[in-house]
Amino acid sequence: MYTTVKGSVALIGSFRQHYAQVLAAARVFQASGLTVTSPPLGPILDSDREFVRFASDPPGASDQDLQAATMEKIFAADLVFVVDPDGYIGRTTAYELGRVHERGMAVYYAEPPKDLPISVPPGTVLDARQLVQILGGNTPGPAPVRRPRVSAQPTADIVIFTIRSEQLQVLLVRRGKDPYRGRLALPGGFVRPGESLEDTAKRELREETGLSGPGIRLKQLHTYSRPDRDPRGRVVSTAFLAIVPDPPQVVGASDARDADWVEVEESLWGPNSSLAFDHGEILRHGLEHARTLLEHTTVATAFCEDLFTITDLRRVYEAVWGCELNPGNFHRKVVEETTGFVVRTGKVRRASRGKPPALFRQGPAELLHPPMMRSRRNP
Amino acid sequence: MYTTVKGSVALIGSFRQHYAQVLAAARVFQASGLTVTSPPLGPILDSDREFVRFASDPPGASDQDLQAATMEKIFAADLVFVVDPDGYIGRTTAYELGRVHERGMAVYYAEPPKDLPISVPPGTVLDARQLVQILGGNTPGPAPVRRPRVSAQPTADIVIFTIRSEQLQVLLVRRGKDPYRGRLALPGGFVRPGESLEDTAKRELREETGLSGPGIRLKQLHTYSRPDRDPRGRVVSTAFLAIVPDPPQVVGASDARDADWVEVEESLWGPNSSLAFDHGEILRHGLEHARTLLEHTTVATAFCEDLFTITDLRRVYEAVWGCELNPGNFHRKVVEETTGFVVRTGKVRRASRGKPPALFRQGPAELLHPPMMRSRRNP
DNA sequence: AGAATAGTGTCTATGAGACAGTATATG
DNA sequence: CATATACTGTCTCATAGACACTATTCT
Repeated sequence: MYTTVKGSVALIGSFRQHYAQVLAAARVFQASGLTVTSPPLGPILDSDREFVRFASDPPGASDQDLQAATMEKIFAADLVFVVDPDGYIGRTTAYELGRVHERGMAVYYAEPPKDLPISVPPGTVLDARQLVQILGGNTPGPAPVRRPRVSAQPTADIVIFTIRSEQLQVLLVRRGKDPYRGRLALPGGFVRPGESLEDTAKRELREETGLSGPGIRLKQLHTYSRPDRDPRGRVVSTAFLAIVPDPPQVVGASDARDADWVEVEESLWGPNSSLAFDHGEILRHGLEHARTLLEHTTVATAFCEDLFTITDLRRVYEAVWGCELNPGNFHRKVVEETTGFVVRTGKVRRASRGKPPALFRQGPAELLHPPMMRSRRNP
Repeated sequence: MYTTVKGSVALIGSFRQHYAQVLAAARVFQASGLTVTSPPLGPILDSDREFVRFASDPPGASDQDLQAATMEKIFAADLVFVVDPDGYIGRTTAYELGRVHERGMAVYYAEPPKDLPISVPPGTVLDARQLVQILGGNTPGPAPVRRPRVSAQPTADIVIFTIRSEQLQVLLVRRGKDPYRGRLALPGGFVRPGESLEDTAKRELREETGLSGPGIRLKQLHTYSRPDRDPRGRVVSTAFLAIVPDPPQVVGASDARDADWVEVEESLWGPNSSLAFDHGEILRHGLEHARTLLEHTTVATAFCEDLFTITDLRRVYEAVWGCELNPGNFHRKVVEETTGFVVRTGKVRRASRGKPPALFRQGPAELLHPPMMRSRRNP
């Protein structure tokens, strides 16, 4: 009986010479419950060509296109198994191995590779059945078990909220590439060498909105890691929340893609509302988080310009919480000296009719004690 | 006259067959002011071996060690020039190309590569002199193709709190391996194929404490991604918080390593308190998070057995918050019917002296409205 | 009986919310 | 002037906290 194992595996090797061994190993993996992301395991055409084609490959595609597609399928797997009878590794396989190593994926070999000076860690040369045993976690015997690890591409996605025309809006980009081409998504991107997730989020925010500097507060929310959340492979996304004042220029076009502010409720529940990947879920979490942040911290001032009136601030709360607040009570609570929420500047704004409102600036406090309570009667 | 250019370049190709061409190209680069990071350009020994050695290579090193050192030198360059007369690319060069591509470095080719199905962007096939021209800015050249990404090993680390002898304690393990061998660390481990971070955290919790099932609430806290936080490489850790009832057996020995409950304040501030990696920081965040969780949610019941008294529950709050609470007021607030925090079972506990306390069970509520306020006077 | 713990009653200070009233601008 | 907006005063109700008091057990 086979062990049942979760996960996915890609097989690489010279399909032209060793396809029988590839198929045999693939069958062992599939019988154990593993998904084989590459090769397709169908019949081979033109087995006399250097670079083999499968019946399932699109007929017009170039070798380069097919190889790029194969690379994506390899990267989508949790680990790579190299089928190299007698240690033979061809040129294309060597190239694939280079990319896979550089990505830090787990690699196992059927035989010790010959004529390629790479380091093969102990315990990574084994046959398909032994690999399944290790993956299942029940290897009897003394063999030093190296637990398979997953490597992933970390990304930072940002929920950027602003308030425009008294509505809470979120910045979304329209994807120019597959997967999810044409769908709306949160701005974000891959972590680059030397960056922390926070650095990446800051960079993306600057690229998308032009905003940067110490005034911008970025808050880490949650990390999304479902193995199948991105069809390109293991992509682990950490979501950040940014809250920015009214009309930062939309710089979207810089990245050759559309970016635009969208009303939040509409983007979540309206028609055409389904976002790419799990970004709908991330946005919902971000909204809920922003609401509680406004209760417990002074971030609401980050939605406002440098100088703002108490009514400006109240409109922020009303937009985010989606309810009306009593102007008088709000005023009294916020202006309270002891909290450090806002500080009076002495200036007034002379614009509209009515008594000219006093202008305030952000106070020193970060946390609100006691919090602004959102009554459970106006959800 | 040569153009003068700043920067560095690595040359790759079959040194055994085409070393003359490599040297010629290198001389062009050096004459233009470029640094050549690889190869060393000295005399070759053993030119009959498949994998060539330079006179400057340490004599005892293995092929694998030399190749790893070469990789580092290639990565240190600003761009890579492939010396491939007649388009010939050997196995080792194909491997290097894979790693270099995956890193997103700029690559140029002396000839269009043959027998390797990779895409060669237009304008990247040129000789050394033309490349120098492009780098000097005299001729517009193609931009570097891809942005380098990072790949990382995701891990889940768990802050497991319990209350023993009226103290808040945390489960720590003593590391058996370098780095930080012998230091205390949070339990945790690498994500395995098919797992989400939550799956990994659940598995680690089960392995360390034997606890599992729907009663255990695991809460994701924060993701730590500083590039240098783990000397082994890019390890991105997501921290989880678990809160468990009194004396779960410590199963630490199962994993051939020590595991033990440690009083929290001592582990943070006492002697021998410095934890491995950034786990001290993670533990501090976890403690702060647990404190606010107790304010806003009903998790405190998770510290207790199935049936508990109001005094048991109060001791949980006192241990986590590190302060004393008024027994009478606490009782009244918690037992309030409307909150759904606890439900009366009708039973009483007959154990100690004094009036036998009523036994309660966890109520249906997850969130507390209004929250249990921790006064800012007893921090 | 006395000690110890559980649970309740009651008073006070504080703050949220409702709403009326005052201040000061524009048209 | 009317009107709109900003701000303040005041009343009510809910609740946190302090603390005394009652209830029920064990020794």
